[in-house]
Amino acid sequence: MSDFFSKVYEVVKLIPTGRITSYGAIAKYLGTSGSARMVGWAMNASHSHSEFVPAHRVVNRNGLLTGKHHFDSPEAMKELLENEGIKLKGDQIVNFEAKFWDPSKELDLNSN
DNA sequence: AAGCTGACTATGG
DNA sequence: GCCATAGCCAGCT
Repeated sequence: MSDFFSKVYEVVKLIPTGRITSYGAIAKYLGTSGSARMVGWAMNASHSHSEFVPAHRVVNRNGLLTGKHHFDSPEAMKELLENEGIKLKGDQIVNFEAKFWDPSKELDLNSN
């Protein structure tokens, strides 16, 4: 198991309920900024992870649910987010910046 | 082995 | 503001 994938899963699972983050933020936190694609790829491979990964809390920098298509159904991601208090405008998160959760700010690699 | 693809992002026209 | 291009890197054909 690549450490990168495991770290991505750990970070994603640490995302608080009702908050969301972007692929780029996770990539940056892991020190692979610019490789946001790898974060998305990790989500795609999340099925390989033992535990559930709340990939629905991870959207692109625009707050768009670009990955919804990879869920059980496109509406599943929206419902999951709305269930957590996330308001959606179509496929875009409302007040995205306010609900944005930046791991590089909220978390500390030296702590815990 | 080489080329394509992808749940991204930044930059430029 | 939308379309095109480039960088990114692992997996698939």
